[in-house]
Amino acid sequence: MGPNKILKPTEGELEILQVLWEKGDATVRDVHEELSRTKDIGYTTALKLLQIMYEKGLVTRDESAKSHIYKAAVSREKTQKQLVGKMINTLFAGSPGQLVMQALGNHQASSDELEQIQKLLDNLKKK
Amino acid sequence: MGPNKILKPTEGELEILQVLWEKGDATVRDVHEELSRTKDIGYTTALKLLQIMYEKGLVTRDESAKSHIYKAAVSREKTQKQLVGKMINTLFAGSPGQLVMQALGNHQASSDELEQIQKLLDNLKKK
DNA sequence: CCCATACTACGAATTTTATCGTAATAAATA
DNA sequence: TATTTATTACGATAAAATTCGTAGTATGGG
Repeated sequence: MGPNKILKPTEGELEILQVLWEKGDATVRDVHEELSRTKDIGYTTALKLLQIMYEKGLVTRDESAKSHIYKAAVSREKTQKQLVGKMINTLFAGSPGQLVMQALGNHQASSDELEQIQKLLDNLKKK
Repeated sequence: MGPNKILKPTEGELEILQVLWEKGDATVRDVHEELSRTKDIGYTTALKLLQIMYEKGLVTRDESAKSHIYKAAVSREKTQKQLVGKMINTLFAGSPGQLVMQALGNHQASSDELEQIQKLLDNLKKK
């Protein structure tokens, strides 16, 4: 029971979630300024998106001050898990390894990250 | 010069591309039958989607027979590269390693694949 | 207290995606 | 040859996502 529908953020909603995940919380102004750095977008457009996300339950907000303060209501990790799973299915025919190699092969990871991946890999190989 | 706009397949288009990549080529009927295995979809819906994809340049088709034969006009690899890159940016704050660990940690890869990944990793670490 | 400013709310228009019905046409078959 | 069947084309509708204008409201400075 309860409002646990599967929420699939749209493209635009993801951009906003990204901002909220980075900053922790943000006003419409904060979000709008951040989005403006990479694209042309009106203030009320950002506002409207946040309002819709609020209705959907993708964000929470504190209305006690005049400027509402928004927070992400879905975790980055959970969203990543959801979308990565979908991508593996629709784009890599169900093979996670193919995705991993695509990502590793085409995008440079730091040596720190490579070490972390190595450790995880060692663990997986043990089983 | 030339029609090299960035083509971003939609959800539904990706499902169809997946079928075309698997089969090499296919008629509308083939595609429709395949999609019907996992979802409710009308024949003319599949047809229309393929027609739209044709207009966009996502597929080519051979019209010499009554039943047109469609092929993907974009490669699986290129599409993967494009969408994985986007995902790294919008969902993993630009860090490919995070994506890799997400995928490895949450989805079981075969030991063959783990070996391949290991080799790739060794290579990357050398540099 | 009044005005300028900064917000939110709301509704409307647009664009994109998805879905399907109907008509026209060609092919197969009875 | 006449009829059924398979197929494409086209347009209409619906649903989802995006965008922004306008109006109303509160707040803070003068």
